[in-house]
Amino acid sequence: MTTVPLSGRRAQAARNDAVILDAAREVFVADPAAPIAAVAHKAGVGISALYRRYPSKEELLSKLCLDGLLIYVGIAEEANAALDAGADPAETFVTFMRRVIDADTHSLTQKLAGTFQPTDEHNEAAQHAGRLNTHLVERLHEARVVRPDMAVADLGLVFEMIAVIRFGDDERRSQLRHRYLALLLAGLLLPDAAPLPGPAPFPGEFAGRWVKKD
Amino acid sequence: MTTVPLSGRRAQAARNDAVILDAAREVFVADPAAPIAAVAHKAGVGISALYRRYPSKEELLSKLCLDGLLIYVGIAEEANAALDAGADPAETFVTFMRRVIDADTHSLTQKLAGTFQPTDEHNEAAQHAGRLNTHLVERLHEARVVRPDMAVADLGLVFEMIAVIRFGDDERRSQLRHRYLALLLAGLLLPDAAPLPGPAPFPGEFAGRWVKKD
DNA sequence: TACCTCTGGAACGGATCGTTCCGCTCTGCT
DNA sequence: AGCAGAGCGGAACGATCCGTTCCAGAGGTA
Repeated sequence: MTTVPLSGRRAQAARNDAVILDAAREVFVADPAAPIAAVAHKAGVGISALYRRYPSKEELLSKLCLDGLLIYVGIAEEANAALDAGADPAETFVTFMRRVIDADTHSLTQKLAGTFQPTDEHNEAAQHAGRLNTHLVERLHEARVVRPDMAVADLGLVFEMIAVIRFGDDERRSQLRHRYLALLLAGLLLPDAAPLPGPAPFPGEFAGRWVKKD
Repeated sequence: MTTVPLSGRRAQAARNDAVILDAAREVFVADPAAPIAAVAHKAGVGISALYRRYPSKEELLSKLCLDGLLIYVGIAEEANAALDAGADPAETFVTFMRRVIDADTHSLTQKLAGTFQPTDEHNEAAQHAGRLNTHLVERLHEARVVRPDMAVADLGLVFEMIAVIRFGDDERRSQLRHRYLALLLAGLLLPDAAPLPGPAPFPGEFAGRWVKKD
């Protein structure tokens, strides 16, 4: 357990840890069914370098998904903290949404869900995220900045709708996602709007996604 | 070439034509990469019944996609015709969007794009659809019912975002899709809205989707 | 009856992909 | 210097999946 900068072989190995995770994130976000060899190729390493770190593809996917979940939780916690500290609700909400879009956490969670057996860690993180979402939306309703019929589960659907935009290079994709986020927010930030049609999605309605399919 | 009702074997075969197409649509909309055996199973027929009608999987996908394109063209033509006949622009637009969502044509076109080699028929239909979209959006701008920066290509993105909703049974899915269509329309039908961020998508920006990947 | 269309589904062959394994390199220690 | 072993690249393996072909039989039709 040394904290001094490693050199030589060890340093390379330590760097590979990050390189591999980044490559895996990029590859699996683009195509959740991608072969593991594609990750190795993108990372510029051999397959052994992957299997040295993760005992199986499923473990790698599991870690990636958990990371995404935790990133989301972090962003949601900050938003809730800001609201509790008296920040402007509408502005905080918009910032929250933008940060989630930028972090692209939904490509790491909902798109990867079903490709691995969820662990307790996943379930706990997901439940925590749910509580944070509920708290956030309650605050927004109290502050009357969003349409009265906005439901907690609308958040997830909005993120998912935006995550479907997957064109061009990173910058263009980001531009387009923020464009449609703005469009959706224009529809959401209407405290006096007439109700949307149909029952809102209820929490857990989409939980089926987490069950591994095979 | 008889037009009288067929009976016996022939009738069964004729019925199978429709059964197979319906099953194929359902299966491939749910999963564009589904095996052809799944279509046969869903249709309640053997694999031979499929190959008797379509020389390959690709031909079947091609036909399905063309069907979707033509359905879309039909709906768009009706909307344009209604506008030309003096119908209320906003109402016509909303009806148009609802009908496209209900027909689920985007699951048949954008989701199937890339799984087959497009033919001239596809290209012509797609170009025709593009012209209809352009005409429609121009009318909406003339009538000042939509936000000034709404672009033609926004239509496709909206349909795609909504098509990502794929939960529960048919009825629930339809409810949710109309819910989010209403949300997006609330953001779209704002003639005086401030511009959305980022350059709007331009026509053809997503054309890469049609090239077959292998 | 003889033929022929249509069918179900087994079998085939190719492709894909997760995982294992082997031999090599290079480091850090003695 | 020399060695032990961590780390690695990538070929090879085995399993699975899937599009397509093929054949035997069922049932109309003439």
